[in-house]
Amino acid sequence: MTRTRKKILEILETAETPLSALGVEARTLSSCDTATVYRSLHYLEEQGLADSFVLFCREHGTERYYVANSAKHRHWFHCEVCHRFVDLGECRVEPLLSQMEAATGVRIRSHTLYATGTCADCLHAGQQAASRSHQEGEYPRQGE
Amino acid sequence: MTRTRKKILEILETAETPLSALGVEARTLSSCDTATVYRSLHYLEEQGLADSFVLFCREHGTERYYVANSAKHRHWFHCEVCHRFVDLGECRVEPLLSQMEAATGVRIRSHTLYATGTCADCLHAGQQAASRSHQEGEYPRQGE
DNA sequence: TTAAAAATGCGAATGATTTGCAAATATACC
DNA sequence: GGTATATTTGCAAATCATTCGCATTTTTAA
Ligand SMILES: [Mn+2]
Ligand SMILES: [Mn+2]
Ligand SMILES: [Zn+2]
Ligand SMILES: [Zn+2]
Repeated sequence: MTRTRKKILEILETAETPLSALGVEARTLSSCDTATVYRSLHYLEEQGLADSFVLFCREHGTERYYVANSAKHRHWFHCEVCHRFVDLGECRVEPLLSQMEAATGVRIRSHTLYATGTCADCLHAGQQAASRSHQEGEYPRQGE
Repeated sequence: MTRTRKKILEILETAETPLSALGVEARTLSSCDTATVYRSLHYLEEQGLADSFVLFCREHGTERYYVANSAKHRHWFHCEVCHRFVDLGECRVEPLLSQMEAATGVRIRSHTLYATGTCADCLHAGQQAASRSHQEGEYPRQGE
């Protein structure tokens, strides 16, 4: 595995949340070209070292997010106000999916599950400050 | 509601599977402009008459798919070989999501769940004909 | 019917992602 | 090591779904 790919894998492994390709590029301090970041992410996913899912949100449009495959497979929540990801814990839909497989005859290779809404912080802030950050169009750029 | 929007809603309501914007446009027999189709789909979704999710697949890249909101909320399987959608039945993850809400303090407004893999037909065909259709690059264009 | 508001068509942006190609780097073999 | 071959990378140009601007047409309200 090349130096570049190792670095990108490490970025995913140390990230606390899913990262977009541009989020990854930012974390390389732009030492890698955008095309290389995309190609490396594809490589890592092919090798089974990373997973990805596409998510749509008003603020960021449609983007693909990547996570390292080192930890157990988990699912994520995306806050529509502050645009941060919240960990929803390890996957618990496998049993359901197995039932669906049995009922329909399909062979499931992978699944995508995520939820969106308002995170705990934003719910709380919203009570007092009527979503200040959203109106000001200012919010932390986590989950880039 | 305008004539155009009614027609598009009807297309979604009579579709057996999720449709992409271009799939919808094709079913209007291109009587509506692409931009209008997108704007109408946004409108229908805002009104709660339609739902959508983004799905990535090798063959079609990243696309957003729409379903009418008239029937009960369900989940879908996308075949990586023939690219057809298979109905996985009514949503059964609500209880899990409620638990996640309680555990994390987030307020879930919507969720996305779908699975990908090989459908029953393609599994069967694969046994004899080593995925003939895939190698020939020829497959039914359902789920456009 | 008429005026004002909202929706549509068409063509030109957008923005994430991909691709071609030459230069740089890694791998295989001596 | 040193060299030949296979891969990967950077940069710039191309894709492709989706969005936007604006003039024209349709809807809605009066
Ligand atoms: Mn977001
Ligand atoms: Mn497909
Ligand atoms: Zn939040
Ligand atoms: Zn199939």
